[in-house]
Amino acid sequence: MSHTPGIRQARKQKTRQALLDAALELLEGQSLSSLGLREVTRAVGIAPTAFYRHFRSVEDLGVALVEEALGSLHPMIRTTVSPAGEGEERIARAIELIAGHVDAHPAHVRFIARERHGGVRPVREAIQEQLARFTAEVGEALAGDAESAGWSEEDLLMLAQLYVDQMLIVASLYLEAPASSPEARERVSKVAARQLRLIHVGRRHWLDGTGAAGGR
Amino acid sequence: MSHTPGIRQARKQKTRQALLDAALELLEGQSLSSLGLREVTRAVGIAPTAFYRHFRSVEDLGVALVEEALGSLHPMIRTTVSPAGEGEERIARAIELIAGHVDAHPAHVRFIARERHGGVRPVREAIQEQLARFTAEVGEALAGDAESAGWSEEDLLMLAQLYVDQMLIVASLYLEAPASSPEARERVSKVAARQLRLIHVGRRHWLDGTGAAGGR
DNA sequence: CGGTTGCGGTAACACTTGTTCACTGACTTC
DNA sequence: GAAGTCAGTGAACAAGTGTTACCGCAACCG
Repeated sequence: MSHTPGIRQARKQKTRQALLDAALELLEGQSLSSLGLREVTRAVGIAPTAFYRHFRSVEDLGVALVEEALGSLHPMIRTTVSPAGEGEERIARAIELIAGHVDAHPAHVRFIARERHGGVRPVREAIQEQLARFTAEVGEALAGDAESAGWSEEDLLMLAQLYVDQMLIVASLYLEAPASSPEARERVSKVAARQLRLIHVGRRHWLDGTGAAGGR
Repeated sequence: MSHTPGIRQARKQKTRQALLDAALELLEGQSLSSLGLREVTRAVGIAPTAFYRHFRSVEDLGVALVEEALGSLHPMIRTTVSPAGEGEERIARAIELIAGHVDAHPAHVRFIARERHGGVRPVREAIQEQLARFTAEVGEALAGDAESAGWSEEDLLMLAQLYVDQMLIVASLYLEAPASSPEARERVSKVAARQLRLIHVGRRHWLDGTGAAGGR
């Protein structure tokens, strides 16, 4: 009926999203710690003071950006790391996934890579928290894998951490590769595949000297 | 021959160094792209305009900082990676080296980790260049290693890259570990050692399936 | 319908910023 | 010892910054 609890909140969400988008674009050429509140509102086309209706500060906006960039990635991870398959094939799939994600959301990836060690504490911590969740999830996924039989919890987590860090490295390599040059991207893919393969080989022989005769 | 060795140039170098030191300290809490020229001169205690006698801009100072932080590290790498020894021992030595370096120059390490993907292009490129030199050097060191017999140039470089990236990851982990808590540092050391060990295992079995019977 | 909520706008505040210019005065050179 | 170099000064500039208080007006609720 006449009850429309939506139209107002919808407008608010819209300009909030506009702020996030504008900030993300501005952040392609600078770090968050130098991004100005006025700069963002100017890009959106609203008054500086309207900013406070959505975020307490630029830091706050940064934390929201972290959520936007990384929050929706968890299911993606689970559904890609979990399914079994021949090692080589899983590697190719993971790399393809990363490349596709960087292509689809380059600004988000750049933002994360930049602010992971950046100058704004709350943002840094938000990223670390999300990455910690990733490693935990990857660790769980690895635990349910046949090749992880006999692995200690500790070792599984260190391997997961290795994988997560490697993901980020590969993603930022794709960022640096000029988007126009397919051969540069191909080079990145090749090196990344080899590195993952080497890690995989290490994983297969990890328990070799511990008395446990490696299965099959 | 010149008459005076240069009490004047010495003074200049001194304030130049003071500028670098002050900037580095200020950069512990923010990124380079938000560091102001006046902020630095204020910290040193000189007039803002005097800054231009030493650097064209803050970017320029940043590039100089990269040189200061990474330039002197090349010999250190060579003398630590090259000498042979049992795998486990080399790993321990490498980790100890990194931990010691982070302890001795935390601000430098933080600066590099932060600006590696930071918002200032010339600085980013200067860092990438130095890191590329590192990988090349590590690659050469690896080439002269008995365990690298039969390895292609390409594979050696990808392994070197893996090691260099791992170094940086470990360094930044030490940074994040509270300096006051030895058990946190110990945890970092343990995980780092395991990761390097896993990479090492992968390295030993890298050529297993290629027909070359990797025997000693 | 009348009253309240709340997004966005305007004006102003007290600073801070990079850069210029002409200058001083200790060191350097002839 | 005179002449010149040049690190550092001080004032002034045109912008830029975050933040406050207040207003208007459309959307909401009873």
